Amino acid sequence: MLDINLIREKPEWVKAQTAKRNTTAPVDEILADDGRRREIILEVEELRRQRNESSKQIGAWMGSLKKLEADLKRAEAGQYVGQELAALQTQLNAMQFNVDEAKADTGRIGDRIAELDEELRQVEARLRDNMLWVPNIVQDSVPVGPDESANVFHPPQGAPKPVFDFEPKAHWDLGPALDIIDFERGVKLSGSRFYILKGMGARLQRAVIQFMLNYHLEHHGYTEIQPPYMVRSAIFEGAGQLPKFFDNIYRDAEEDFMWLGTAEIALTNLHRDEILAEEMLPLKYVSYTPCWRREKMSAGKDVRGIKRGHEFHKVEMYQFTHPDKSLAAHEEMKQHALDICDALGFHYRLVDLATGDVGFAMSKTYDIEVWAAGCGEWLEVSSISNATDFQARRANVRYKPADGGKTRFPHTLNASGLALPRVMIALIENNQQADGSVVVPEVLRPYMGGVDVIR
RNA sequence: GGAAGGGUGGCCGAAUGGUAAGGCGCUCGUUUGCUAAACGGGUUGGGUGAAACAACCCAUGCAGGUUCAAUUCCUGUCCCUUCCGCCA
Repeated sequence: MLDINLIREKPEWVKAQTAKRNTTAPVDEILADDGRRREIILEVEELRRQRNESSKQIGAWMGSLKKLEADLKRAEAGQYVGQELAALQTQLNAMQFNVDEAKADTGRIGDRIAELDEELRQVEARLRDNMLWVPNIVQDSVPVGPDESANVFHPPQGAPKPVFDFEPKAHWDLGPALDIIDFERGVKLSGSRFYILKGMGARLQRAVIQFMLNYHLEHHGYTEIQPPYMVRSAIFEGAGQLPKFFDNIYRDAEEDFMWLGTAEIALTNLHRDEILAEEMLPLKYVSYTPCWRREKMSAGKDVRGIKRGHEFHKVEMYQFTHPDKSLAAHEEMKQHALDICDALGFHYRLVDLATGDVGFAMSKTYDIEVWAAGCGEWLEVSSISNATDFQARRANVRYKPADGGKTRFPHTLNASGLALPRVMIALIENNQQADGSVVVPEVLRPYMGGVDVIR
């Protein structure tokens, strides 16, 4: 969610920024509702003030009234003469009248407040709803273009492109042949887009997970988090996944649980509704989780092999940073992901996503694609994004500046580090030998009990 | 799954319908050979407003309701604790 002040102060600029994403946002509606909202608040607060005052007065009168009643009772018991009794009765009547009048008046104020509150509720609901449709502002360094066709591809880097003196096979042939991927039994258990990793295949994936986690912990200074894999729907809202991606989320039919589509959802909300001390920043988390996605938007796409499943595994990096530090942190996280690619010996390329392709909540995104020699594709293994304060505002994560100023929103960044199925594809396809065996990269062997070749 | 109790500031904790005590911690000041102590002040978040300071409004887990007025009464809901049952 954007800062409403930005829209108030620079509506035309926000519209222009949104247009760069090849989309539109209801800026004018927001301005109108925001203005009306402030009018109502002004009036309703004045009315509340009046009601508070008047209620206080009634309270005081009620006290006097009780005292008068007590006096009257004693008088009736014969302790006062008739004249005094009458005077008391008059006083009491007057007081009662005052109270009744004030109650009626104040009641009318209450009715008016209720009316205005109702309108305020409507205006604010509409305002919030519209605000949710305004995407984050993209950074100036993001290449401008309507869609992914404008993405900027950098020259390949990393290890040289693997070359073979035989025809390299795709993982969907190599895997079953080595008996490390079993597509048929995966489908038997769970249907299409499911597979089984078996034997050295299972161990290889476990090795990669361990390796990546340890690398981020030991070399990049992250703290490991094992979050719940099923969370409440409010957590998805906080991460900006709802309502937009409702159809893509697996959820429990009876209880309010949803299964993570990425660890980012849990990590964004880790400090939900908290006020952090500035000294705590940056917070750097790394998390290994399964990820579940219905893949409704990609029905019929990438159905072959293990590239795109309903369930996959991923190591995810996440940072909460000081707003002034997020640009540097973004570059740093990109390097953290690249370090893994280098360690695993990948041939890869960096992609600067164009304004039309950068995710709704993000201000800038890099993709890393690794070359898979068998299927002959560049596979997206990581997406590295700076959400600036967009997600923090939505999840209500704030920090208190050390100088004691007003609370501010930190910036949040996320990066895959990396996505397992595509890493597995690249490892299997790029390291294959003529006999169909697969060489295990050096760095993974300690996690494989020393095994150097899967055959 | 059943039963009971509970959720109030950074922490503890009072307030049974009258407009959120008190203490601890933290912080500033005064006093003071130093420290300590004492005394005094300050000490949440959001909003409206605004040059700034005020001022005002909202917030007692959350959402509604009753009332002139709700921490207090009512309804729903979330969470925590204890006991019973079941269970890897």
